Amino acid sequence: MGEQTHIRAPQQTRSLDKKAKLIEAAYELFCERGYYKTTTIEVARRAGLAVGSLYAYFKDKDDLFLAALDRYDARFDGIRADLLADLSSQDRPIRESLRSLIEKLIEIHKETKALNIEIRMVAYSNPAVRLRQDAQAEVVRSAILQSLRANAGRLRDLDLEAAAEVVDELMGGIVHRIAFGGTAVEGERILESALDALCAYLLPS
Amino acid sequence: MGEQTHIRAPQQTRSLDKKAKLIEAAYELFCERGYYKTTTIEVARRAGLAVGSLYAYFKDKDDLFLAALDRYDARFDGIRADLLADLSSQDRPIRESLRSLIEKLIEIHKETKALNIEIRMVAYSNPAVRLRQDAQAEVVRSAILQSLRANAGRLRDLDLEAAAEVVDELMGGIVHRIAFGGTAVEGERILESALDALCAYLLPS
Amino acid sequence: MGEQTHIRAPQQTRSLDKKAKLIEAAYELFCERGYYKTTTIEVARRAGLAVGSLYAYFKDKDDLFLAALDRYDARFDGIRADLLADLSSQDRPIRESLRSLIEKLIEIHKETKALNIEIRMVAYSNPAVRLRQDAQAEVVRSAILQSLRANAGRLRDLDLEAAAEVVDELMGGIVHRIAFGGTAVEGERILESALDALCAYLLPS
Amino acid sequence: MGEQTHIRAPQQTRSLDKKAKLIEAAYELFCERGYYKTTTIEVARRAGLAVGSLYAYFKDKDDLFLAALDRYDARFDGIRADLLADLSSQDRPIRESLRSLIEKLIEIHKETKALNIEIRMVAYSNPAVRLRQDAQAEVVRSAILQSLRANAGRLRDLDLEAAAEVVDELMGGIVHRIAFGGTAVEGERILESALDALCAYLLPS
DNA sequence: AATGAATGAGAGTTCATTCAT
DNA sequence: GATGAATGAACTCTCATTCAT
Repeated sequence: MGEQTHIRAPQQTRSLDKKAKLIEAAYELFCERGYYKTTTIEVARRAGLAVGSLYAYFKDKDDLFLAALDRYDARFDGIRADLLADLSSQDRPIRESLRSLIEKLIEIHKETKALNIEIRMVAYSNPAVRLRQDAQAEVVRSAILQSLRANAGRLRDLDLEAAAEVVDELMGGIVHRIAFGGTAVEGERILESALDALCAYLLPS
Repeated sequence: MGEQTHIRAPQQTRSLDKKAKLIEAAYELFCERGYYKTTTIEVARRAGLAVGSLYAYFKDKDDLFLAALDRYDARFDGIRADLLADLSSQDRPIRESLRSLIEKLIEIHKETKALNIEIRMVAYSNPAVRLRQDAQAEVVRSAILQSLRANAGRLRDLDLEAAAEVVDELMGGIVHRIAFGGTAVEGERILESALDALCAYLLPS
Repeated sequence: MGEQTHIRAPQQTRSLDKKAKLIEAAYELFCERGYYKTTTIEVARRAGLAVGSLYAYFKDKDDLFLAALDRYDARFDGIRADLLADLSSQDRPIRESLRSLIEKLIEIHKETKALNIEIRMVAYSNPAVRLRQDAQAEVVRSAILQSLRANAGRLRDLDLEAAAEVVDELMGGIVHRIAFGGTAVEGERILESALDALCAYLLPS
Repeated sequence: MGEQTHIRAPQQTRSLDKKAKLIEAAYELFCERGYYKTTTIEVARRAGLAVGSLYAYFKDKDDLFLAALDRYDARFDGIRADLLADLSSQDRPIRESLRSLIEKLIEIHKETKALNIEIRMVAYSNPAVRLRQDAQAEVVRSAILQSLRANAGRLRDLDLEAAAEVVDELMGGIVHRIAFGGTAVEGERILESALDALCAYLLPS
């Protein structure tokens, strides 16, 4: 009955600030400790607010998590645009374009630590998160596919749709691996090898 | 660590049975629901024991999780041996060896569902789990490296250590992707493309 | 009690309006949902004011509840006057007077739903509410007693004070029962029987 | 999912004791303070247990409340049987039977204090409680109706079903009034008058 | 050795009340 | 005067872990 506990719709600068601060705090904590080890009180405290306020902006903890995910994804939007522009401009070798793309992704990834894991984790038991995540993955996939199509002339003859999956996986995985850095081999060598693999696969021999 | 809590080192058949049952139950539940959504009581119940007994065999929930991980990894040991044998025997094309390896991995992966996610998740906040996980990853990596070295003659000239990382990542990622199946493209096409990529990368053109 | 919190004593028309609006809103919500399921924010919102303003007019939620009770009781004042006038005018049979009284009470009762229950509920844990409620009950009782005395000539020889209690209870109970309507028997039949009982009791055989 | 949090089904004496203690504690506290002012922790503490144990026996607070209601109603079952036996035995004047019935009811009522109010209160917002309460009311109503029918020969010519409602209401109300005792007039006088009213209504003049 | 009832810290969430603007 | 964002104590409920039997 009393469900319509008003979720503050921030229209004033002040509120926006607070909501942003909460998202930022949540984002950080989810990254540092993961979903289950982050408490709503901690998030509020880090944002400089009381728990009650958190619930003025977010329906519940999941809602807050979703907001943190949005913030996370937003970071990639610009990058994707760059990717397309970069690859499409024929005047730069594909390998160079890929290299700078991956380097940017690694940079972001390093900041997001646990969140990358948490996303998959929480997605597992929360349908809303899962939906959102699938949608986001689709966005990435199709951006890659679009790039491949735009460059079809310069590439081998490939099953482009399947290739987009392979490229996505290889790039994403390598980024994760280098950013998290648990490897015996230095990142630079891995990056170089990954680029070799991508080029060997994509470009005509 | 050296506390007085008696963790039973099962030497009799009976005890061994029970411990194994607990691990099996834990493994199943962690796979089905994930770490945080599995309760110790459920594990004990599924194993046909009382909670108290669980704590006779495992120090705490994390310890049980570690055991479930071991059981998980054990499944791969045989596979790795096969891989080596298979790749080393020069009479079969590398592409075919890789294909059947990946297919086996997908099969296992499908059964373990949540566990794959949980592992990374829990590893994040539990140092023991993380250590174990790193060690396990190292085992896989070096098995792959060993395979590459064994086949060096048939391969391009590569930075083998870095290549092992790339191959590990690409194979692991593709397995996950196909097993979890959230993709628009059918698994078979992805698998084919991944093999293309691997061969283009590894084999001389 | 004698604290420094300013409770506005509304002397200007504006303030009176607002206070009245708040009482009205509170009254409605308490009737709809009950005391504990009504929040002060909802009351303020329905009154078209901010929560803060509510606390300018009422010390706390209980104080607001008390005001809603007053408003509730006020509805009966006119009725009581009518009752007296009606019963005192010897030219109408007592049974008819009682019937129309009860019918009016039922009408009011139907509108107040939850409040009737809440009153007793809150009275239980709040001394101020309890006091007020006792006082109000006393008013009703003495109005009935007055009526009985005014009609003593037409009635049996009774312990009038005790009879007032019995009449009060029977009337109040029947009103509640018919208004809330959870009975198997239609209201009209119950009303008729209740009048039978009242007349058999009060009037000389 | 993890919903089947086992509600202990007490089959052993021990468990029965604990569950009974919890119900007793809940019953007392709900009577003393009402539903909303009673916390689950208090109930557990009074029963000599920890909160967690309460939730081993009861699904939630409402479930506990329902159990307290059952315990409350159980007290009346014996009484109803007596009533019927007593009224049916033609060798005792109806007035005397009614008097002793009401006296017994008052006795019980005095012990249950707030619960009587809470029942209606909680019933208001909880469908399960409401259903239960309606059913219970129906039991009482039909017991009274049965008594009336059994005594039809000794009574006036009445609409028996409606009369059952009136008798139920008058008796119940008077019991409440005398038990709670907020009246100016002594209980004995009210009881006497109520009996007068009942007899005048039911018995042939 | 095994049991499972009992524990209680700790999590998410609500809402009466305050107070800076 | 009025506002409504902010507060935080308090509540319900969960679950890893213990320990008497």
